[in-house]
Amino acid sequence: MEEQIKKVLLENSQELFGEQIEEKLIQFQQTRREFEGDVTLVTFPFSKILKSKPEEVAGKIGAFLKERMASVKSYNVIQGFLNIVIEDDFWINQLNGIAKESQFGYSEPNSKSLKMVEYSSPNTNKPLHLGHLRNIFLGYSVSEILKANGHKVIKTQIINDRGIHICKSMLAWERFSPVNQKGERETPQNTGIKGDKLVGKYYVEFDIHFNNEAKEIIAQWEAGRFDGFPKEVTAEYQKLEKAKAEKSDDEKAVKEINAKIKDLAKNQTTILRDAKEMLVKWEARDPQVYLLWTTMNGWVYDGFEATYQTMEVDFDKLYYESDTFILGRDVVLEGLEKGVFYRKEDGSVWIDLTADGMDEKLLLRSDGTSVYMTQDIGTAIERFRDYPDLDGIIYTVANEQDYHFKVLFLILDKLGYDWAKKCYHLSYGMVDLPTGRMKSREGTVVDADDLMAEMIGEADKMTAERGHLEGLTKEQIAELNHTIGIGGLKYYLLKIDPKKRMMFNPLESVELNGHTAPFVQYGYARIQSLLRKAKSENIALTAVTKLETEDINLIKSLSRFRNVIDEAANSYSPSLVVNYCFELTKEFNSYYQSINILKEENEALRASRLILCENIGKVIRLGMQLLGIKVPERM
RNA sequence: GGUCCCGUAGCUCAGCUGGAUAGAGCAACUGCCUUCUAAGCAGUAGGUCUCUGGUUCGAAUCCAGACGGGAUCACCA
Repeated sequence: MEEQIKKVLLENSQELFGEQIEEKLIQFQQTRREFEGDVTLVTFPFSKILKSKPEEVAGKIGAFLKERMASVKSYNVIQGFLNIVIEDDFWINQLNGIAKESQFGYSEPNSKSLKMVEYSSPNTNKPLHLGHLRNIFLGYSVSEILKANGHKVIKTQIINDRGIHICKSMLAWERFSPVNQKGERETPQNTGIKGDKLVGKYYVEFDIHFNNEAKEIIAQWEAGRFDGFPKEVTAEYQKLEKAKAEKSDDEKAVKEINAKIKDLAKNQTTILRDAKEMLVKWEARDPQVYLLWTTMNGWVYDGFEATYQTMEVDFDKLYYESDTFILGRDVVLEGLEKGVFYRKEDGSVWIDLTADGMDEKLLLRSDGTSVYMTQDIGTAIERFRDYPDLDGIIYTVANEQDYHFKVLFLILDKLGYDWAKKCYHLSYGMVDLPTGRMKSREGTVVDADDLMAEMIGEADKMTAERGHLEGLTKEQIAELNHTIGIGGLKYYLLKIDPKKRMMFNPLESVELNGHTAPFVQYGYARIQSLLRKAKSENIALTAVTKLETEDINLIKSLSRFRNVIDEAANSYSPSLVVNYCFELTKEFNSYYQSINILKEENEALRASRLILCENIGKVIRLGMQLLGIKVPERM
């Protein structure tokens, strides 16, 4: 509608304004509820060029539109705002159009370019936690939104399956895992512990032994025993001790020095040396180490897979760091020849980004090995090779890595890859607990599996208390609780603008009233209940013929859906979809409370309203689908 | 210290391509189930949009500065 009005104004600009006006002067906004009208034109910009009062201009435009456009029913002017009222028939036609499209609001599938969305990308030494949940739900939802917007999408993740961290778990398992009567060490099979949790347990176990050993070393040093330690280390320690004594009144400085001493001691532990040795063996493909590595990673993948299934998310393509960590090296060496990078005397390779307002960044260590940045360069290039028609990668990664991605994209650009500017860092804020930031050392990490189980449990309680469960089997009830619990969690994490840091309040997150998934799901279930009854009463839902103001207001809301998807896709922001679903449902609930639908005596109106409800339900379902949230037929 | 992000009701958040009287949810208080699912609806109360300047007919929104919070600046990932 707005487009039509804009067109008419532009085409008749000479006649109306005496000159050709710029398109951007035509500004629409939603008509505020307290005024009559469907579309509002802001007329201040015109009054400026016409040098007359906004009210006069508004009146002139209003009269003109009413005369020229059949679908303009009337208009009113309030303080320079032209509120335009559209004919009911226009809206009735809109609804009939919406009803015909089973995927209303979505664009033609695969009508736009191919995008890759990366999300999750966990380490294989720790189970997934709350931070991953925000990441995963976001990445999945953005993928669905891009698809609905017409893009072809590849969901991917890079699995951080190699490095010192996984060696730590491996070593701890080999060394500290108890042996049962059959002579086996702990496995997911013989303990019943989920694979990722078991490996995580040994990562923690490593850390305990690691810290203890470091403490013992410090105790030895403090007692003045330095036999068996390299001279440099002894010297460094003594230097630090001396510095500490000098700054004994500066608490902060002492703390810093103590941390340095601890790092120094940690580097002298045999357990770390052994883990590093294991990494060297892994890189040399030592068969025994490799077997242990594949076994333990296998456990982790089984564990992650179970978690992803509970989350109802998936991936189209996996990248493993063990395959990609060597990539990028050659590219960096090429870049070195081209002069993009430079080499320091010790052999390390760097890029100088100071001209771009950034620092110098290391790309290859002096021993020739890669760092994270090098790998990311390689992986990005690999992906564009794997998918030649790829039109950009969206990296779902927390905002602590804003700088990293800024540098990555800049380097790719400097290397001459023109697709670099199509890469986007979907940066999201940290999830805080009421007690502050999650810290693994303080045991405040919220485990993903535990949290999901808790949400489902809470849904279970509420469903038993107030659900409409007549005729549902146990399995169906379990499915319903899953839908409500997981839906609630997704909704809670997605409703906030991704860019912003958010507070996760465990008590509030299991809440099922207000701005929550169950609120929306309940609205949907109510609609389905109406439709079931209509069906059992054999009411034919053929076409929309007659509607009243209250109904038409809802059609206006429905017709916004396509724009919401566009905006959400352009800004990679599922929260826009969440808020839309909430507002639509709220509007429906209010309508439902005050209007007769099934009980409406006028048959044409009753059928029209049922079709309206059916389509509200459809849009709620399609909207929630973009968030990865299911809707129940009854609850 | 440099760079980046954030600051809106008691709490959690919308609104930010400048436009009408700044909105929701939670918490508090009042009503509404013999009537289509009360996980709901209607209402009351709650604001110096951190502060100070600037641009503008018009600023929560744009610009500058201050204050407060966070992130980041590793031969870690």
